[in-house]
Amino acid sequence: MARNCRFAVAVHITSLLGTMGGQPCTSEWIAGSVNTNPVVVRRLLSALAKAGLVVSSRGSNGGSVLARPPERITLLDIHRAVDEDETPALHNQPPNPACPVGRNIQSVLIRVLDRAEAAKEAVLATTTLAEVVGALRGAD
Amino acid sequence: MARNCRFAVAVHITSLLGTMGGQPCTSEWIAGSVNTNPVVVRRLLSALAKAGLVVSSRGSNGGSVLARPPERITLLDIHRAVDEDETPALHNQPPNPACPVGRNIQSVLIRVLDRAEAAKEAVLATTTLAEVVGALRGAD
DNA sequence: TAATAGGGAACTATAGTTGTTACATAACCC
DNA sequence: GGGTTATGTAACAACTATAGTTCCCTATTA
Repeated sequence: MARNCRFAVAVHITSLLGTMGGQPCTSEWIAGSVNTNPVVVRRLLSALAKAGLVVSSRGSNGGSVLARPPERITLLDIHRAVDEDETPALHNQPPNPACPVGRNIQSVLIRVLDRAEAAKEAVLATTTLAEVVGALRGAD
Repeated sequence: MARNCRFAVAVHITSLLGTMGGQPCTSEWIAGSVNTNPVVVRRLLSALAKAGLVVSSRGSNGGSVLARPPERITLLDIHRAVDEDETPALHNQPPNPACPVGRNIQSVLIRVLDRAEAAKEAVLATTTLAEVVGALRGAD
């Protein structure tokens, strides 16, 4: 399968918007930088718009801009916008309820996996889009 | 796709071994608790054995046991044993190198994603298999 | 009114994962 | 030694999440 790269592409897209300083970008232009299809970009822009991170407008001179300054957008905001419904990866088939381990393993796992995911999200929350844009500018 | 549940099943398997106190368990018996095929269990046992977490033996009276006490096995050990080659989820197609953002976004993303993954692993490292087994015993 | 750009449905291609069968190999017991 | 039991692993099928693509509709602006 193609791996889930929505978060990576969404950070790419919002970084582009962040570097353009309010100038609307079309999905076709963004797709040229991401190296993918404009519809893929629009799908992610749609999710970002639902989360209130970007605003899109149609017609000529249309395109997308950030809904607020990049200092006030964290990578966690972006992650939640495009991978909102991720649940902990448990068994595909329910374990055997007649076994003491099978009966309880999932609730124990959920507790640990939720803590692990929270730690990951805490890191993403400490990085703003402005910092990413700054790092991109400093990289050349 | 069927979701990756290797970690969940591997914790299930090692928890079973941990509750059996050194008594060898067959892949068929384990599969009955996990509710899957014995070959799926053997595949994971093979990965756990390569990581030095379990020891398997063939023949009658054969089966698998933990290679060391559950107090000295962390969930991070198990995670690395069965999901060893996970890399950060970046773009499937390389971004446009002619664009300043496309040229540098991946190296910036890798830095952040590696930090986020390290935070997640730190949580898994703080939980031992013995604690999981204890929680399972206390759950009924 | 024509041109431009997003919104989104519908479909295909790809690939990771599990589940399954089959068979070889090793260990144990009689 | 021969039969039994269990692992090791290759090979294959089924499933499904994801990306990529085509197509058409709608909204906006010149």
